[in-house]
Amino acid sequence: MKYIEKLRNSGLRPTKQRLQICEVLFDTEKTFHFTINDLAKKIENQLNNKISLATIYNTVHAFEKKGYVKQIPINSSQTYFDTNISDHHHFYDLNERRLIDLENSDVGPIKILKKINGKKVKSIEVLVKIED
Amino acid sequence: MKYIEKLRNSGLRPTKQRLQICEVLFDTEKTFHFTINDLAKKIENQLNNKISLATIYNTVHAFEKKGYVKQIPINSSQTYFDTNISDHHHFYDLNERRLIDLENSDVGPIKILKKINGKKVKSIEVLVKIED
DNA sequence: CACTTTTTTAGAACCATTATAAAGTACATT
DNA sequence: AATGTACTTTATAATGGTTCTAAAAAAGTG
Repeated sequence: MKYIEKLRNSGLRPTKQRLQICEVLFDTEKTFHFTINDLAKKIENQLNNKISLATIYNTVHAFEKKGYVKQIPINSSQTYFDTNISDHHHFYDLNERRLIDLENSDVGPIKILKKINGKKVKSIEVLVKIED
Repeated sequence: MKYIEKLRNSGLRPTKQRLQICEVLFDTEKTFHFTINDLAKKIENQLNNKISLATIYNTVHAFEKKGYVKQIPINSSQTYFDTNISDHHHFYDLNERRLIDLENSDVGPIKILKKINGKKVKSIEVLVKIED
């Protein structure tokens, strides 16, 4: 299994549940956006298997801490995650309530001219809201 | 009262509660960021008066719809609003969990090169996460 | 004033997320 | 393989921000 090492290297024991979540998240051609609920459903359908919600929350948060998924900053009742961990941005379609990737190369270079004393920039995220 | 007209013009009856919320939100030198709870506390302290939480929610959402306050897109358990409705951005200090305004002039021009068919851009918001 | 519509309100309901604590699993050591 | 320990999973309860409800109050209209 290709994910066993990945998990071990990050100090996470390769449990059955974590490996299955890896499969669902990373064994895909394309990256995607998801909420915890989306993921839970996907696991049930795709693996014909149920993993406790608490475990899914724990695992996704562990993966986020390790940088395997990213949280998308957006106001919504649910938290959105992204399996695309490259430096990129998002469109948010207000009508269809849908996120669309916006690659870094599709956004001109962003220069932050203001500096905050003693702080360093960790990330720059752009959200472009669109509508009909 | 200077807010009576403002409210009437937007089809909102100028009730005592709405006028008081206007005072707290807009009778200040500087703009500020707030959560509903922040605002509720501020009303109690500043006006020595209690307005029902439901009313505060209703009013802030009504004001948002009218464009008098803006929601700040950020992942947090509470929704953040901004009385600064100018086109601008934010730093988010991860250590102190605090928002700091980032004026448009402090960010280089942003060009979105990708277009989505039949959709127009409503807003472009940048969130710069900073840490120690 | 009489009447209609909007607004406020306290409290209940909702629901995403987090906490709990008991049972299960991984793994190093022997 | 057996043992011990730390980590993980799980069902369920708890939490807490937000929304709903329906009755009372206030605003606007003629």
